[in-house]
Amino acid sequence: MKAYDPQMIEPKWQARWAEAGSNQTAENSEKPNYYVLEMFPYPSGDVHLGHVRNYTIGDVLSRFQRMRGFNVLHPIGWDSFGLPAENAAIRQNSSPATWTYTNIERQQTSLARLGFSYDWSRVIITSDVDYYHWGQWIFLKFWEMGLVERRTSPVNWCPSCATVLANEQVLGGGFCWRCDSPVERRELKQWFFKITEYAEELLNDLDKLDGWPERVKQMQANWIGKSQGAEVIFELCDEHGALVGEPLTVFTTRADTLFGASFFLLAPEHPFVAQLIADDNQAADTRKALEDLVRSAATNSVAERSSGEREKTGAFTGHYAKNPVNGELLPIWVSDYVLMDYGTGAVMAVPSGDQRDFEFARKYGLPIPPVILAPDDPLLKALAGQRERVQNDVDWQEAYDGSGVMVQSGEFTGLAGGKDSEGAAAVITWLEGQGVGRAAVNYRLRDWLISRQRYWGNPIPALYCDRCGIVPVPESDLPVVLPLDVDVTAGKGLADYPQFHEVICPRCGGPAYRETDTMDTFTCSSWYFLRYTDAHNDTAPFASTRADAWLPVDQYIGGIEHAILHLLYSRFFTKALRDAGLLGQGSVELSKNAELLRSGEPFAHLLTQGMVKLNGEVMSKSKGNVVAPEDMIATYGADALRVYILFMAPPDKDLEWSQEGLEGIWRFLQRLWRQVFTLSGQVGQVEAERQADGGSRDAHAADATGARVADPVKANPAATAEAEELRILLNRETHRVIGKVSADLKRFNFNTAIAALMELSNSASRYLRLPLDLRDQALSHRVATTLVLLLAPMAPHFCEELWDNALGNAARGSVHAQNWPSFDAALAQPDSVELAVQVNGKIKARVCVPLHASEDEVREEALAAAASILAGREPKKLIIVPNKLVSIVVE
RNA sequence: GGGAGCGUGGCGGAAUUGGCAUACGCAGUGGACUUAAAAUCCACCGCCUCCGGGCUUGCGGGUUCGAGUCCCGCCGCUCCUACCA
Repeated sequence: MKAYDPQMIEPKWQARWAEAGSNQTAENSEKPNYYVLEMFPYPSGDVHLGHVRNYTIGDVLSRFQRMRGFNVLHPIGWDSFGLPAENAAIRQNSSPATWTYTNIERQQTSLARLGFSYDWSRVIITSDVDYYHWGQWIFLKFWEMGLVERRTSPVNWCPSCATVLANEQVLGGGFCWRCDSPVERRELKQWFFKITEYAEELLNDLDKLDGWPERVKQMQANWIGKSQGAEVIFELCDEHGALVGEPLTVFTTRADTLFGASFFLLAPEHPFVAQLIADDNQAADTRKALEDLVRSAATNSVAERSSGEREKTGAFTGHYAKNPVNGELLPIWVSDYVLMDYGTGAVMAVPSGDQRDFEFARKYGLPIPPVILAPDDPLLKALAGQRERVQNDVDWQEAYDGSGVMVQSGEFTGLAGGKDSEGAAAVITWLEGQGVGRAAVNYRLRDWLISRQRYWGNPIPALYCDRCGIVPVPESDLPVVLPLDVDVTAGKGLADYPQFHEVICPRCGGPAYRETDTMDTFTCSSWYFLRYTDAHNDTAPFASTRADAWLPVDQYIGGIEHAILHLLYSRFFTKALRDAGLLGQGSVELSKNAELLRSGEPFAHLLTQGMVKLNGEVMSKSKGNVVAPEDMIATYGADALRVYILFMAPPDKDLEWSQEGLEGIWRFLQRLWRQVFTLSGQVGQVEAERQADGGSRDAHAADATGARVADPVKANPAATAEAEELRILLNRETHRVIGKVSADLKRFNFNTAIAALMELSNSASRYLRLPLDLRDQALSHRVATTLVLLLAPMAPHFCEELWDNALGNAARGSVHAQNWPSFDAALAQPDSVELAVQVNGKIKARVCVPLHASEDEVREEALAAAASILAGREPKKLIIVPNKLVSIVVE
């Protein structure tokens, strides 16, 4: 037996696995398919512990499912377009491509060194033309389907990244997801994917995702932000009530408060505001006030503008909106607390029912008529049943937005008011009858802005022709190849390369300008899981039959930071590709989750793994608190690192890094190593031979476990009986642990699975204290085999070496190709169990009874055991929980 | 403001449906082995105790024969989201 040396065995097995191609996935296996996927990495430097955790979880699952008889697809790739490559290239005076591909090579080496069982023949690199070609193809397909639009709209602009961003990429109330800079609003013409057309389906289908964490589904639902309410039309009037232009529409969730509107608000970006400023007859002071508001809204960062603490400012336009329910003329103001991209950019202000309107009204001296009163509001006594408005103000400290009774609300007075109330429904019905409004649904979700003013991305396959307008690049002209000689260090982009953008219009043959914007990197990651099923297809993004055979992904694993971004976009892509007829059409009945596939859902189960932290803080280069996986592997080996990271916390929780903990696992593996050799008979054999030689001076030396070998006394009957007892216990424990580890791995309870293996190892240690001639060699070997098989998914090299070397199974092939041990509950059951005996809820005694003892038997035993406590009192009640406890109630 | 989650020893964490709280590991203490150290092995390791026992899962109530687990109300922490009309 050699000492456990991971530096020797890990590279050895990695080389053999690679040589044998043992992780390549068969395409037409008789085994059922199982697709395990971890979110692919961005090649932004070295592999860190977060990656190790993510990919270890996926690898354990892959190996476990292979042993359980599945044909597993477990691929890897790189999400390699994006801004960090450009920034790094500028810093290092290199090119984005060089930086990217150098990092990919480094990361690939690191991942291989961790022993991950990827099908390396299916690697996808999104910046490879073989891949992004089909991203362009999908773009054209979406265009054909009417899902692509180029339009002018207020958008998020990151001044530091010098590009626009999608709404989902603006975090924390107005900061860039990449560089954390405050984001600005700009009015620009940009490319969009019309994800809002799928808003309702994206929301409803969340209910089908039973395998997703509730938290993630909730976050997506909140992001989609469905609101039921009404659209209400207000006539635009001058101060005398004469109509002066197009009517204005508002969206409200509180139609029941319509009688409480006392003014009307427009967002600074509302088209009517621009019209007012442009009006030649506009009073100079009004124009200036409006211009100031528009300018400040445009220049303030999104974060500044959306701060709730900021004092609300506004300007009166000189115009009025006529309230359709009572004909009242409401002064129209402009204020930047109204957002152009939610609802219609116009709002009816009900200061008694909305805190923002309340504050605005107080500041500008506008009336605050109460219309919804809480049942305990003192005003209710005075106003109950009051239909006409008599009270035009309140002495409240804040608005009341709860439910209550409608007052001063004409014919609706007395109805219940509130969100989704009877009163709101009645008002909506009335508005519909009058043709001045209708029930409406509004979503918070915006269309996905996908164009980026950056070089290192997938070129948008479109061009501009003076004669033909915007023209899609014909499919036959794909791919639009990204030139690699663009010098980003000189601050250049595609617009500086005429050979890229000066093209001939495919429609008219005239000169045209090719689009120089590239696509958001999230478009690349929104379908890569489909490409893995058919990674080398050069006539289509993927063959439908292949995708249908594998999708949806059975288990997806990644960080919670993608709860909205990547996971929402991927769901949208998958649904759109289904509608394009590319997915879930033909052989769906063959796939495992046919219903999900038909719904266009890409991921059946989702595990969001927690972060790896040090002293409660996220590890980062800037904080200088990074623990490098390479260093840990160099000292303890990949297997110890893998087992440690699985052991220290459940996978979805944050993990606090502990060097001592890792050393504990290192010790466990070394102990287990020696133990397996001893159990397998190899070490014991040596020891026995030595003793047979007449007993050397080493007869008392420690055997491989370090335990002293007992004197080779003649077995006496008592010792034999004890050994038999231990044999039965160890056999039972072995079967119990098979059941426990199997169940735990299915539920991703890796930490308790490892704990159970430690328990079995501890039991085996105790057994090994028996003299060699009293041990059952067959049982010992079986225990060793069980330990090695059960640990194999988590410590693959360690177990492969033991399987091959200690257990002598080289002829049976790799440990990873073996069948998972089957669990027989009967073999794990003890003969007798100890029951706790409770008297009035407190444990007072314990009794030992045979397993499955009859109720009468148990009752009798329990009463006897508790006799001194009961002291003659008659049990009022007696509850037996089989094989657990007996609860006796007296008095 | 809205939403979600969490709170168990010195620490990381266990405890399928309510059923013997603290598994497993780390740290610690004592012992064996050693000239010594390391490594290894063995044992102990929630709190209080008048040594009978009593108490203990953030705090206070409730349901139940029985609550870490379910319900109500607090306190504390974390994450997400946010002038969303």
